[in-house]
Amino acid sequence: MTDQSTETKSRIMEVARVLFANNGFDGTSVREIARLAEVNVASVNYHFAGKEKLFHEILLKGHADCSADIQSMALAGANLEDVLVEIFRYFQTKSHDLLSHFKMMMSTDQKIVPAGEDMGPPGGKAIVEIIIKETGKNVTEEDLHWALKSLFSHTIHMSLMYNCCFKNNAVPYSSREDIEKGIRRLTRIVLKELKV
Amino acid sequence: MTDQSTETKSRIMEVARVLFANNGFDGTSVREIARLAEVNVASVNYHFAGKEKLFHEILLKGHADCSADIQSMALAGANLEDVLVEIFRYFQTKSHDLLSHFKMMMSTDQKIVPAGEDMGPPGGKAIVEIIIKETGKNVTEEDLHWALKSLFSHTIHMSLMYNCCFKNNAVPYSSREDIEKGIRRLTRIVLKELKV
DNA sequence: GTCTATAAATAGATAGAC
DNA sequence: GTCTATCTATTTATAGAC
Repeated sequence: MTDQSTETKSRIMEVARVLFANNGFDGTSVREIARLAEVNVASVNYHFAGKEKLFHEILLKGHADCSADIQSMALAGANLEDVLVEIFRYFQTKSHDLLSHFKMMMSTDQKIVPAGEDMGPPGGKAIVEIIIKETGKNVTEEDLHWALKSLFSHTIHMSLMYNCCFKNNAVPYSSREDIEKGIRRLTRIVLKELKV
Repeated sequence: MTDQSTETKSRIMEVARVLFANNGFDGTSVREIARLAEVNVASVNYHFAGKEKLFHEILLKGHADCSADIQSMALAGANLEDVLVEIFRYFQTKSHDLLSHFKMMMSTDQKIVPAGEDMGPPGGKAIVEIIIKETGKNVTEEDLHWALKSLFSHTIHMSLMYNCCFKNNAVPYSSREDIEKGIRRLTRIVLKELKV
């Protein structure tokens, strides 16, 4: 593969990622991707085997990138509270990716999101490690799964809501500061529950 | 408006709701709606002012219906644990509506989801009433918002995940029973936190 | 109000020259 | 690998008869 080919391929992926995020799969045309990426229409079908394969490849890459980011946040963070707040802030800076990823996951179209592929909580293992570090080794696997799901679902859901319907609305106790306070408070009581 | 007209209009809405839920806005054609609703293609544009207005009307109706359903569950339920589990089960039976509604909310296309419209947690007020009933009158407004958001976000997020990517995958501790146990456990510690 | 017919635009994909 | 040109199919929307 030549340098020009690699460059063309990655430029298509970058542009398509943004367009899919904003307009969905059906709302994005290959022609628009080609126009904004400044490549020829035919090259999209040349480098990827059609529009769906392109979409799928972007989805997998997005999940892998997010997992890596969260893993390094988890390794560098001081404690679980801080890490979860940092993840919440991270999703603010990646709101388009986050929203597009969930829209893709929520697509019931199995041809686009193949069953069986790893689409679980990104960086989940690294977060579980922190929980173990903060609660001791005596927690059961069931406890760990419950804590991970409880904390991650809240963090993710608040990230999603904060970036769509609640973003421009004046909802009480839904400012960025209030959400972060809420994440911290929830983290504390979940960890406390695991210690008893 | 004649009886035939009312019938045609509601049949269009019912069919379109299912199609939008399954295939999204762009993935649904007016022709398909008309075909399945057994009405003429032109009548969709006659009864609604175009495809977008139809979509919008369905979105508002879905939120109102869901609010009413949750409100009656909240009024009839014995306690908060039971009500939240019941809401989780309710969303299993309405998975298409749930997914479509969130995909709509997560759409950044302002022409479809107008800013400023009430798209907050459906039945939120009724759930807050239960929390007050179970914790006493001394909880602050901030406490109530935190508890509502913590519990609702988990319930909703688990409902969403259980109906898409995790549905057919064998994820440990993610069966319907495990999720319900998790919701109950989280509810108990949140209520306990509000009582101290 | 409902129908047929059609306008006008756009889509994904590919063949074949270079 | 990239280009132009084009095929085939589908879309939303509307005009006009009934």
